[in-house]
Amino acid sequence: MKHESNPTMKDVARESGLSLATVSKVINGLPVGKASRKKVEAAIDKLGYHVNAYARALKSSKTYSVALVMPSLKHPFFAHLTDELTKCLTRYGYRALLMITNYDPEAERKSFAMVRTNKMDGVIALTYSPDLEVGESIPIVTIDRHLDEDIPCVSSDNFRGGELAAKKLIELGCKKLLFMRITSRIQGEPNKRCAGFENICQIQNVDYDTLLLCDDADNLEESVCRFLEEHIKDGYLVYDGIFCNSDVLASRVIRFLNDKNINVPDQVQIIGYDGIIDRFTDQYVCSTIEQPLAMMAETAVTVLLNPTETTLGANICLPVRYVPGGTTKDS
Amino acid sequence: MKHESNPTMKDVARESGLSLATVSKVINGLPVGKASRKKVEAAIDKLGYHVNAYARALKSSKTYSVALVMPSLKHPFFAHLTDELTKCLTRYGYRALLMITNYDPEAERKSFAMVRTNKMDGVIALTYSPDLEVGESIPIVTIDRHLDEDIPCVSSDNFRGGELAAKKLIELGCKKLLFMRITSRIQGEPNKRCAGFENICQIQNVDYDTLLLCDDADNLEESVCRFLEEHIKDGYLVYDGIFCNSDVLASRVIRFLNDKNINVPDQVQIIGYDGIIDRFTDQYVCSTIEQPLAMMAETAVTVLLNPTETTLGANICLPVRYVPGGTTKDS
DNA sequence: GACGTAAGGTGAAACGTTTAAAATAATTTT
DNA sequence: AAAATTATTTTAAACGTTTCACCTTACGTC
Repeated sequence: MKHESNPTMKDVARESGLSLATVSKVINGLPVGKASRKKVEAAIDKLGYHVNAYARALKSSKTYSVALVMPSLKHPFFAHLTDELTKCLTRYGYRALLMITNYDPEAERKSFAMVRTNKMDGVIALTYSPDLEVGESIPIVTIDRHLDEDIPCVSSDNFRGGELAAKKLIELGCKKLLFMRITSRIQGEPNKRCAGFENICQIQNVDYDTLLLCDDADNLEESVCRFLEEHIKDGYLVYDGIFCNSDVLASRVIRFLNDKNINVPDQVQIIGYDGIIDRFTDQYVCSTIEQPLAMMAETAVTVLLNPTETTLGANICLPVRYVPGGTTKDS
Repeated sequence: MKHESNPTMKDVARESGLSLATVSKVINGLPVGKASRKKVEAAIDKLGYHVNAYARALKSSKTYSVALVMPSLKHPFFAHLTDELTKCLTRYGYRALLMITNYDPEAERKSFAMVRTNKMDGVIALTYSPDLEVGESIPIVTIDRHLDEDIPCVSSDNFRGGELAAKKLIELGCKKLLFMRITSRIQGEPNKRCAGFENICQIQNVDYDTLLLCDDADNLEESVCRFLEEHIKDGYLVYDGIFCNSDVLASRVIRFLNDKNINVPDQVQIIGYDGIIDRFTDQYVCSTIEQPLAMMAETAVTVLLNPTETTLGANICLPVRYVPGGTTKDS
């Protein structure tokens, strides 16, 4: 009677006096005689048997695991998204393998390689490399970035988000708008926010500028400040409404304006993007365009697990909404 | 020439004209004749072969994967910790399987079951259930909670953290201190913060109270406010120094005091615990006792992967430090 | 030149499942 | 009661590795 190593199906078969195949059927819920089922179940209980996922995966080439490729969990948007994705996968009986790339193309490449090695059932990726080679037959869903013609991409409705922000700022009385974003090497979905914003400004004939910041993290702070500094005339910022590409960026801008004693929202109104709730205060960090995080996770997972003609290569835009958060006059 | 399915070692063997065993040796870096090695490598390249992790795991019962059992990623402490743990595991050649439990004992139990099913090489867990049954032979490391005599636990030096906070508040002139924490059903390491705090107060003979809040999330906000409300006399809080069990709690307290026009830090000084940097402002959220997150992750991983006599059941406390963050008079 | 000895290679049996096809048992039908 | 049908169970061959025990070589030795 071996006791140290885990019991296998063979042990269960011996214990219950039935064959391996019958045991397998019981475990997989396939039709089996009532008496046999009872016996097998009793044996499983007695032995404390647990199916070996690796053996099963090897035989059936179904691993029930999905890779989550994320740049970082230090940014709340990624953390919240990963939280939702993981819970969603668990709900569907899948395991989540987490890979943190730190925005590093080499790490992203390695992650994709590992996905192949592990014969995973799929990948949900938020990547930054401009030239990612995707493995052959493994289903992929990307977030916020349309990688390839055959790969579905889930994102919030960035264009509409840009429109909403511009509309709201104009509605609240702004006369000269600014759109600030961080340039990125890749052509991702979030870039459409700018187009939406510009679209409304042009239609409504409102004066606006757009600022593209270099995405070198070290200089970001400095770039933001220098630009704003240069656009202060007589203690007033020349813009009275700013739409920032993310809540993080908005926060930096707000901090800068506070330091300069420029009042938000009285002198300048600010709208961010993401809709992250700050865990420290349980409030929105600023007025913002909120992305439907849970819905995006649910969609990414279901599209990954049930690919159809329709979803193949589709660009799935989920609805956004504007929420006031103290940095606009409507809050 | 099959093309659709992935090539196997057998294909490589055929291509290189060598045996399966030799191919295996090349792949695993075992001694093999120079010429053969070259041939095999060429074949691998040509075929684009990748080892099948599941077959390997089945045979060698080494899975190179570790489960990360976390309550949530919406709290920055957990998110940052998970970020560090995942990167650390990757560095050591391990994969991280993420499980989010939502503080639910049933989910925690299921996670542990899955760990057994997947024959994983180990678990790093931050759990809340009072009575977790741990699987037999699988290595576990817990964080912030000593589960069992045989299981090492990694935490920050909570006792010392409590002492540091009390010392600092007293040094900064506080006369009547308060320690606020959320009760938890389990006896975790963080509970020692209170003991450390009380220890210093008693030694230095300073007046203090401790408040235990019910950990029912819905009422938390209310409980905090009610308690503070009751302790305001003539527009002044009866305490002039508060040590909060976490930065999150500290933030709520600060918000409440702001609303009541009680100045922080002039009238009340506040110290939190964790040392999370807010991504929105890139600053500490309050004066706080900082936990060495990266070090905790590194330690948890190395202890998990290289268990020794010494680490078995050890309680590993890593050093904390006090950092000013605007809510004490030294900032 | 026969021999011992490494060093390099190979064959084949696992690892713990799934699953088709075959065998057996139980039930109906005539 | 035998034949036909159906329900249930079993046999055995995979899945893609690793690894142990064994077989070849080739080479230096006496």
